[in-house]
Amino acid sequence: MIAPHMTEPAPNRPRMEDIARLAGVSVSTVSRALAGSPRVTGDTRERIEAAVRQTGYVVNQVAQGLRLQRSRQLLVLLPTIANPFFAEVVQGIEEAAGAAGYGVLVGSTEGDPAREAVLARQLLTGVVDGLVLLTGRIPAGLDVPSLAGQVVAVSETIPGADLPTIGIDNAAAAQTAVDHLRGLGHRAIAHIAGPPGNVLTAQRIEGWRRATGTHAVLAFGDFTMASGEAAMAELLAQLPRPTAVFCANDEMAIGAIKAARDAGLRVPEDLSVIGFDDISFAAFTHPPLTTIRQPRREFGQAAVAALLAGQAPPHLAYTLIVRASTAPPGDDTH
Amino acid sequence: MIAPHMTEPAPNRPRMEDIARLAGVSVSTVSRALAGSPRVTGDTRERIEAAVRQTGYVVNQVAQGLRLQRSRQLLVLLPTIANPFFAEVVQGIEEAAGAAGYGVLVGSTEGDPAREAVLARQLLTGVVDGLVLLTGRIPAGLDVPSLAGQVVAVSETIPGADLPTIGIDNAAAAQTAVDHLRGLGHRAIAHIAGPPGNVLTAQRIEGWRRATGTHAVLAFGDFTMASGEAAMAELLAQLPRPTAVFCANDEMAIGAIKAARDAGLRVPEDLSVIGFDDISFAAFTHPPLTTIRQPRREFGQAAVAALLAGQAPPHLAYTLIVRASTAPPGDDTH
DNA sequence: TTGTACGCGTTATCAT
DNA sequence: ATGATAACGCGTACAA
Repeated sequence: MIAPHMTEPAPNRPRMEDIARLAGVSVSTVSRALAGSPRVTGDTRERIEAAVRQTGYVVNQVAQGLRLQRSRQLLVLLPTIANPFFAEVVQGIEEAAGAAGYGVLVGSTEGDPAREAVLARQLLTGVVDGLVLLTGRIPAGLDVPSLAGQVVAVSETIPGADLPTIGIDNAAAAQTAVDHLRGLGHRAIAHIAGPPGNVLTAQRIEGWRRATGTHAVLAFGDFTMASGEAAMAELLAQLPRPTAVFCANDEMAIGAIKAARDAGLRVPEDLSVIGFDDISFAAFTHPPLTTIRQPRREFGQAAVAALLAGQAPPHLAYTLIVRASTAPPGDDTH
Repeated sequence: MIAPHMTEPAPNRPRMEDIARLAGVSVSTVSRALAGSPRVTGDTRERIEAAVRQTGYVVNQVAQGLRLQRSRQLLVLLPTIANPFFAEVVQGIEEAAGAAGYGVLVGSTEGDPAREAVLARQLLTGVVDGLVLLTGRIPAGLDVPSLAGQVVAVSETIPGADLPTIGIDNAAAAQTAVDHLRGLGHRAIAHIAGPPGNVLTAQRIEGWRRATGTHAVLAFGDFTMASGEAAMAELLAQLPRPTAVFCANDEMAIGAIKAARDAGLRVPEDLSVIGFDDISFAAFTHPPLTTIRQPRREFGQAAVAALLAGQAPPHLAYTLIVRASTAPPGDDTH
């Protein structure tokens, strides 16, 4: 089946000039009327509004953007739309931006630096007024110092970049997670970390080390469920076997639980598992996942505040959410 | 902390005129050189390229868009970025669009018609060249007939709209799911449907009915895990209790499994559960979820093909993925 | 209160 | 091979 398609010339849309002719006024009057200027008479305004309704006219945002040198659009850059962690951050951004009269567009980079650069160019180029980075790094070709106030980082601090950054104290949160396990009596507490080189990875390892000492064992994943499963299998092969594991995000924790079960272990009786983020799926695992909640919606709201008002808050508050995947070691009362 | 922010005037970016002056040529020549025209001498071209590197110049896409009357951007509209189902569709779109030289922006509508309308206006207004609708409805203010070839629907057919549509045969797929349960020996097969009024809901109910007859029981959810949990609790209160349940998506199936377990039932020994979509979490539930896989990446690719070439394929192929959440009724061998 | 004229940054046409 | 000029659609300073 062949149909008309996008590459054909678009039908001619009405311009402001058409409205002006229909209403019997000049384009400047139409422009003023549409902008809500008080300097336009009841009668003239009504004729203009009638013409707009009749034609279905909407202003051309491209021309308007060129003239005003701003678009009232924000662009959110994230590594992958597939990670539910980002969803609620975006919702927070949309709420706050919408309230301030800004639209929100999302760009998924799939970890591809080239795609990042192309999307970031949208900022340089006037398509969007501000950029929210959830990617943990500065897109190539972006000169941050000269873009002060137009870019903000969320969740991950970007090393070496002097950017307003929204997030929690990741090391402290990791320490809180491990302290919860220690409070239950665990001493052999392993860690499934994010990918090496990632800032969050380092911060969460740091907190885990502070709470456990240096003799505990560690495996690296890449924040996916499959990588968590593989890392857990690896840890279980080591002796002495850990009685608890702290995972750097919930998805890896979900993978870890699967690996433990496949190895014949019960969670939490034989192995306690704690995650990080509190994504929506965490409450529906079996057993439900103990985790650290990040205030994702607030992340988004704070990011917009930083962009619009230059207000960068200190660390936001995290919360330990205790569910059923953690218990004292060797606990058979479950 | 107060810092410079977005609402302040942006620093002046270099324009094509600046490059022209630096290279000692006219703007037309710069434009041609940047467009890769063969009509530009080696020496001139080199001076221009040097000036571009030196200044970090990038073309202003807004001005370019105004002049060319196209942006080489696609906009994907989806109900919520929080549903992992959409993620892989977007990835497919990005792949295919990128290969054709188009960028992809995503707009999350949060089910809000006003937000839908605002985002859709981006199309009318020249900010994007094409629109991919994953929302199951036409945004207000969009006159589809006049936009033929610029809009395509994915996953859900939009009733009454003559749009190219990408998706599977949902009724047939639902029937396949239920037939799998019947093949295992189940006869009391309940259904947890999507929200009433939704097209997918109707199509999947239709397939379920075709396979079960009309006497089976039904509960409605809204595609969230919590709604699946509530619906399952509702179904379990009825007599005779179903031995299997077909859920209209994986997230409701995950909720259903939780409700069953909380009611003291074992899955699949006491209750078989089958989902729909095969989101990434489906392989990591306990037990792993039997489901219908939709070729989401192909959805995205096909959507771009429809936009760029006017090619709308017939239904795409779905696959039954058998995991461990389904078994013969009363099966205690697991 | 309303209209005229210019400029936002780019590309295409035409002339050289 | 390169330059001058008009036009894309809109907002606003200025004039009336």
